[in-house]
Parts: sequence; structure tokens; C-alpha cells
Amino acid sequence: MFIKIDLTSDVPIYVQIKNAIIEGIARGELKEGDSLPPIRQLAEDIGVNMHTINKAYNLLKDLGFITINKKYGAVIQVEGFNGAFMESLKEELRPIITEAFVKGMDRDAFIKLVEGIYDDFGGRRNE
Amino acid sequence: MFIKIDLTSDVPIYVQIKNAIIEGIARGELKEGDSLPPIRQLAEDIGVNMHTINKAYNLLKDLGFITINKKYGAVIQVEGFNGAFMESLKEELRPIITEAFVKGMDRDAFIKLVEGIYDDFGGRRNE
DNA sequence: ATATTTGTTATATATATTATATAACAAATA
DNA sequence: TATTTGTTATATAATATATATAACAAATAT
Repeated sequence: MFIKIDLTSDVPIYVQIKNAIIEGIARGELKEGDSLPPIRQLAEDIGVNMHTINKAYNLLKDLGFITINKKYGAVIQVEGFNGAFMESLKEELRPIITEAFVKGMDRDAFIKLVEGIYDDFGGRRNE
Repeated sequence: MFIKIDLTSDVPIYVQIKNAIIEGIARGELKEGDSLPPIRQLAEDIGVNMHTINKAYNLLKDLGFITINKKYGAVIQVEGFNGAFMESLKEELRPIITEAFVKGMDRDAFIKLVEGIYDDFGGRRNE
């Protein structure tokens, strides 16, 4: 687990950790069934408090990216997208797109940006 | 100005107001040169504190959507996108796209979603 | 000229969020 | 039996969000 935290960022640490782990899955570094480190260990590794990791893990659970139990710890298990996810995705996306549109960025330019990010995950396929 | 605030939302009120005003520009209801209501008036209209409006206006100014001065108040004046905007846009977009990708949403499905939102602003053109 | 309206600034208070620090618990593991 | 695990409970501190008053200086209206 290589997670770099930017303490100057306005993005909360537990959100940065959540993002980094989802990135790890997207890049294929973390696969279904893989275990994440115990919260105390990861906390020491990246130099933050145990509860901050715990918060990140529970957020990942709520978002449907991992399961947590005492037997196996935190295990990558991705719930596919559903209606609720699509709704929250739209709500997140809308103000971002609106800002870009108002600033003169046309549809094609925005789509190019999206394609560029998607290409980072290359030919990777989700099972 | 028709701004509806969702007090149960986890999105701060001043951000909701900022988003609503940018939406207004995108929909063509607010045009370059138009003045926004005085902060006290808008505050009373939507039932929030003066400082909350002030914060929203100053955020809009920092983001390059309005200018503020005592003579003309808050006036719509959109700064076109630049490198800094593109960078922050990418940073905002990346974790959202990554989540969608990991959940099995492919590039084309995501782009369709983007196109749907762009279509809300119809044939409108930004000068 | 005078009063009002404007954005701005200054305090103060209250609540929620974020992050850390310790401690303890129950279940699983070594 | 001791250790490790996620979990829960308190406590503290800093920051963010929102409200409430008050006052200021500049512009506007009467």
C-alpha cells in the first residue's frame, strides 16, 4: 500500500485514503478478495491516527468497495453500480459540468478530459 | 432568483447557493452584466444569514464568475477557463470517474451521462 | 444635507466535522 | 495464554459552517 497524504490539502485525510484505495483497485494493484492492512498497521505506515483509517475503511464499506469482519478484516469486494449510485454520481457531476460549461468548455473538450482519465486505467476490464 | 436550499443536505448552504447561481448562468437566466441581489435581500428571500450569502458571493468571485464592488454590487462576469481551472477540474473529476470505473461503469456509459447533463444546457452557447 | 443602502469587517456564539490520544472490549489467531 | 483484530467509548483540539449583532465607509436616494 503506497498512500501519500497531502496534509495541506482541503480534502480530509480519510477521504484521501478512501480515494487512494479505490485508485489501487482501478489500477489493478488491489484485486477482489485481497485484504487491506489492519487499521493500526496502515495508520503507522502513513503516520496518521488509527481512527482516521477506521473512518476511511467504514466509508469504503458504505460505498460498497469492501467488506469488513473480524475474521478476514477489510477485504476488497466491489458492489456493482445501482440506481442509488447513479443518482449520487449525477448529483456530484452536475455542478462540476455546469462550471466547466459556463467557463466556455464545450461538450467535446469535457469528454476528451473524461476519456483521458479513463485511459489511465488502460485496457483494464472489470469482471 | 429562485434558489431552493436543502437543509438536510451535507452540501454546505453557501456551496448550494454558489451552485444555484452558476446553474442560473448556464440556463441563461443570468447573463453577463446582470447584478445579483444585495446580500441582505437574498438572505431574507431564502431565509438564511447575511454572512452565508456573503460567503457564497466571495466564493463565486474567487472562482471567477462574478466581480464585486460597492458601486455595482455583485455582477456576473465570467473568467474563461485557464490552466489552473483545468487542473482543479481534473483533480475533482478523477476520484469520481475512478469510482464509476471500479463499479463497472464503462467509458461510454459515463460519457452518455456527461452528454445528458450537457444537453440540459441545450443549444446554449457561451460567448 | 440627510437618510438609506451597499459591501465589508469585527465579535460572539453554537454546532458539526476532522483528527488525534487513550483505553477497553470481544472475537479470532498464534 | 498472549497477541492481534475490528469495535466502541471518552476526551481534547482545531477547523468549518451558520447565525446574530454591530459598526464602518462608500455610494445612492430623498
